[in-house]
Amino acid sequence: MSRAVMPPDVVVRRLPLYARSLRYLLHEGVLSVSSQELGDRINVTAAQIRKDLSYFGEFGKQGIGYDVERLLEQIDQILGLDRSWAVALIGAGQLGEAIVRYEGFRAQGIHIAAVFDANPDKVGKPLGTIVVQHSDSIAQTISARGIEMAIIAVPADRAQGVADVLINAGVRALLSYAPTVLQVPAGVWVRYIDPLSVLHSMTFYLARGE
Amino acid sequence: MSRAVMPPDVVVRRLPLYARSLRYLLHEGVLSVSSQELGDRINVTAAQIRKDLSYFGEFGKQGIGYDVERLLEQIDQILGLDRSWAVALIGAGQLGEAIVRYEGFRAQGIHIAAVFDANPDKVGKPLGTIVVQHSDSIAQTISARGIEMAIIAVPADRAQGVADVLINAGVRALLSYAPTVLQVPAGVWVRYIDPLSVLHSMTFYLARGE
DNA sequence: TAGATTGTTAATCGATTAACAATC
DNA sequence: TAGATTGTTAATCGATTAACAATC
Repeated sequence: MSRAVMPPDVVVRRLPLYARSLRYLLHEGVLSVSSQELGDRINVTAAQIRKDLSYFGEFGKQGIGYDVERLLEQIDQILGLDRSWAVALIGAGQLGEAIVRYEGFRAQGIHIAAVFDANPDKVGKPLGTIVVQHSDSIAQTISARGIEMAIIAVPADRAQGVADVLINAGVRALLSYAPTVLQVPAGVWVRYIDPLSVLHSMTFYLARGE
Repeated sequence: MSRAVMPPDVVVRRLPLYARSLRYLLHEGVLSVSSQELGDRINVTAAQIRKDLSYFGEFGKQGIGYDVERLLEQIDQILGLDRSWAVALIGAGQLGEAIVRYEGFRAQGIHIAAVFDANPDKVGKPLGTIVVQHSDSIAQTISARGIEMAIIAVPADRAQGVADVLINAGVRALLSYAPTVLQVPAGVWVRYIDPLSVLHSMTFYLARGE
């Protein structure tokens, strides 16, 4: 369990799923869980869970399994969720509004700290509990407040420009809802939410009767 | 290029990205593109694009590249996007509303054909251009209209129940926004939109300074 | 023709799974 | 103690990349 080895990204992406499932188990009052039981819940093999966790340390007990509360705490800590991260939202349209109001985002380690839009009609008005600022002030606000994460919810043709400004201001992780691939320098993380592509990859199978 | 070999799912998932990039190229008036040029746009290697396409046939010309319009047509056809797919949306809350109104969904091969909600206050009222039906009528409507795809936008604790009803009524592809892993029988496709997990997998890197 | 780029094969790389000694 | 389950190693599987003959 040499903690020096950087875990593959595919492993890091699974950790939040483990954490979520453990959170449900905790709510259900389950105290202990085996890799097999946890795997059954989220359709992952027991071996994979144990292997994944082994990148970060030893968390279980032979013959017993894992203490739900303790493992959850450990994973949250590994993911950096023992603190809260300020996230900027760019785009206060229909989508941005849904994101702000979506309660899920108010949970675990994430909070939307600033909202920006280029439309003067939106600027100065509250979206949920946050007053929308003009996009011209992105750089200044992000820098001043040391915000490191941002959600991009602007049209595709504006996404790259917004990303450039954000990165320049110090943002190091982007979640983009815009249907375009962003070019970013090394050291900046980008992930996409792309429901249309996901649907399109399923029509493939339906079109040929599975 | 034996078309008999089923392409890996990871390849199928990339096809929509190729199609989208080609669509942008088409709008830009670009007539021909090489695997290298296409790859540069979407951060994929040229070899991967050529290999991916080879699962489905031969679409390029040596020394030249690919005809943008023709390749786009071919990929759309492979993905089953030469027709339009009726999709049911379950959940007419904040999220469901954003999904209905999101113009992206009105494009390429997908249209939302029915919306359901369990809240009597929402039933009978229009969401965008569609009148919300009660969740009790999911099975009947889906069966009667032969709908094969559905988007789940209900709270986590209702998602599995909704999935069960949908699958029973003949749905074979689910896109779920609910933060829970669904159990489905073989032959049913499920994909997830999970922005919170995505953010959580990036805090991992930020927390340790990349 | 010379230059460019495909489609495909083989080599490499990486991720998943199986197996089992250690041990609770 | 006997049974269960971990953490880890080795084997397997699958995906990506490199290389190049074919050919436009």
